[in-house]
Amino acid sequence: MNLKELSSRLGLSQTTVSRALNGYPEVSESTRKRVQDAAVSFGYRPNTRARSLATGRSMNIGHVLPVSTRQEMVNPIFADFLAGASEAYGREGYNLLLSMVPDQDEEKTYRELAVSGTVDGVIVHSPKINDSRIHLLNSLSLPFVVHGRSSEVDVQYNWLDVNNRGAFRRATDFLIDLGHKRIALLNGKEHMDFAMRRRDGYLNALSDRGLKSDNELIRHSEMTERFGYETATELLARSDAPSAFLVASLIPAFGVRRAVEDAGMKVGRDISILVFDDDLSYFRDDTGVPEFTSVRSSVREAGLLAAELLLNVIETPNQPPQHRLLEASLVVGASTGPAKT
Amino acid sequence: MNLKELSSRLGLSQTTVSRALNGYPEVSESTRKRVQDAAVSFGYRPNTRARSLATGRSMNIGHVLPVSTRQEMVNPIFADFLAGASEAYGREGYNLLLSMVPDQDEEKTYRELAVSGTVDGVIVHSPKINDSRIHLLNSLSLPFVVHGRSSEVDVQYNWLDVNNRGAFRRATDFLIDLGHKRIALLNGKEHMDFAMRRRDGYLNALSDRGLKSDNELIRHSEMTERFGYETATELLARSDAPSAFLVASLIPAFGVRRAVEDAGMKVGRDISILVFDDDLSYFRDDTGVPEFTSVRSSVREAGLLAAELLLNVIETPNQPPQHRLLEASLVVGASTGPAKT
DNA sequence: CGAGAAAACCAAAGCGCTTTGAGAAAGTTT
DNA sequence: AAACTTTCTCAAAGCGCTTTGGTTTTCTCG
Repeated sequence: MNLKELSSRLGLSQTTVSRALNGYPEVSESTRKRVQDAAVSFGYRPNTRARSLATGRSMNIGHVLPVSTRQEMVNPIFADFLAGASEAYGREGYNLLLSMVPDQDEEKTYRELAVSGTVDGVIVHSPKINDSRIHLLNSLSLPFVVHGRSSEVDVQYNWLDVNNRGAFRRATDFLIDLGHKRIALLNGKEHMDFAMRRRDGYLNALSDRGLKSDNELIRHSEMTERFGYETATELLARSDAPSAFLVASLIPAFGVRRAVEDAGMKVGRDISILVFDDDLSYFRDDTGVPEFTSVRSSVREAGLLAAELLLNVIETPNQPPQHRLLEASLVVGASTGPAKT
Repeated sequence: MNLKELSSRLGLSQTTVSRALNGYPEVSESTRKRVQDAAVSFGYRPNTRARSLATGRSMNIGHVLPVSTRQEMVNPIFADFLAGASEAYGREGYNLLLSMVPDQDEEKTYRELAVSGTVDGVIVHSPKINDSRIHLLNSLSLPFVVHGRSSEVDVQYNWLDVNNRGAFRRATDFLIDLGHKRIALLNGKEHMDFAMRRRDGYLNALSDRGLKSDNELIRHSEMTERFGYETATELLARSDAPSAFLVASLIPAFGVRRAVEDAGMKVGRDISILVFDDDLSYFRDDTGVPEFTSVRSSVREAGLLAAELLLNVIETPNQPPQHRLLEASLVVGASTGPAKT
């Protein structure tokens, strides 16, 4: 059933039927009703391809996720982020177009999506310091919102981020208040912008409180369970082992916990762990005292808000760049305690 | 830059340029070369919307993921599955269209995707026993491949599945061989087809070896960390506590481990844990002895194969239904040991 | 060299919508 | 009742491709 057929059955022109269904005012309420009822009863849905050719809008939003080539790794936080974004798109009639590509193909993918008109906008994930994608997308004039920020970029752009620096400063302060002096930081990959901000927050807190930082205690990696386990195992074996771990994600924190227990110690008593918690649904524990003390910010919520921001940018162009900074909350759980003296 | 402009610059008709770029034989190799070079230098890419209107194919594949409404939960295994599928689509020029919708909206979503021609096919995720989507998609005549199977459905359909029954039978056998007699099963939700098959494998192994099953030891839930923790905590407190846990996913296994350790016991010595491991990239540990003994099958690989199967179904219609059964491998790790007598 | 076959190219239709620019019908004012 | 608005409806153009059904050019061979 297409427009032509539907309108001939109704004895109306395609124009009128189209307008009736799309809510234009030039059609009487009585015929609108008639048209709508007929559309429902015949199960008519406008053909997406024809519609978007006519309107010039694809009604697709692109998400290009980097997949580490060697390891074929894909960060599970994306699942929750996409769930949030998808909710926003669904409400507004947009679809989510997902491309998971090896890092080195990213630029090509963005270029193709833009030039072929496959998407009306994109969300930029995992920005690096001075990320080249921002200039690229500007030059392609494809609307975009960055999830995170990119330092050292000399142009304005739309972004939504968590206050990573603030969160890690608070987290570090909290551990220092408990008497910890040697605090390990298990951070994301070094060239990631968020990792840099987190490290800054951590370093600032240390220096403000008169503590020396130790580069040996700062580690950067993909946020895997194994990274947490191996790093903590190594650090705990040292004579100058840290008494607390500040971990950038729940997943490596599981590894740290495993290492602590393997070493015959108890989390929260012998060793403190404080994590940045993206509030992933499958790891959530909202009953009683949480296992881990954390600075927490829902990545699903971030996805929802970033998507809404992008749709807003698309639908009302020529606005000044939009920003949104989310604050993380510090939630005390069972994994932290006073440093042993 | 569109076709019209490109062809006028070349002094050729749109027909010839289109054919040159799409590899049709009716054009001389010399002009083909000339056209291709011009396309590259002008950065020409055919407009996706116009192309798919003309061809009648959207070149999109839909993935409709259910999101539990109340908890807004999204299973992280989807991230790896989608990474695999996306790889296949990228190779063949398809795009992945992702919809994450509350369970009750699923049917509506499929119907819309089909009728509006937004996708050329779909992958059906998380099939239930006697899943209504199979009949629905057949009646919409939208090509699809089910990841998993749906028992009690009386028609043929394309599917790709892991041998869940076999895997859980082997896993249970393995634990019985170690002397375990009370084995808890932490399984997926009861109406899920895969959960039923896994339970069957487990029950068959028990009865074949002359062991009684105990319904108290069989639990069904969403595969969260918390489910593992709470269930194991409760079961371990009993006088007739199990000595082994068979857990349907790595994530609740983390919870079980936590419960075991909270109870002052040691995994692999006091309590055995055997998991079904989807080989998620962020939890992978391929160095040395794995933490958990597991039956393992890569969900990323499943995504890749399911996508390839679907593209094959789309491109050569009227084939008999295609099936593919993957075997899981039993990998011995550190979490299992002989039952204490 | 000329006729027929093969190779290379083209004009125009069509995919199914939205939207422009107009016309007919109904309602309102003088 | 005529003139003017307002409301409702429509025919046709256009979105940018692919593809059908030619036509023109080049090649082959008696």
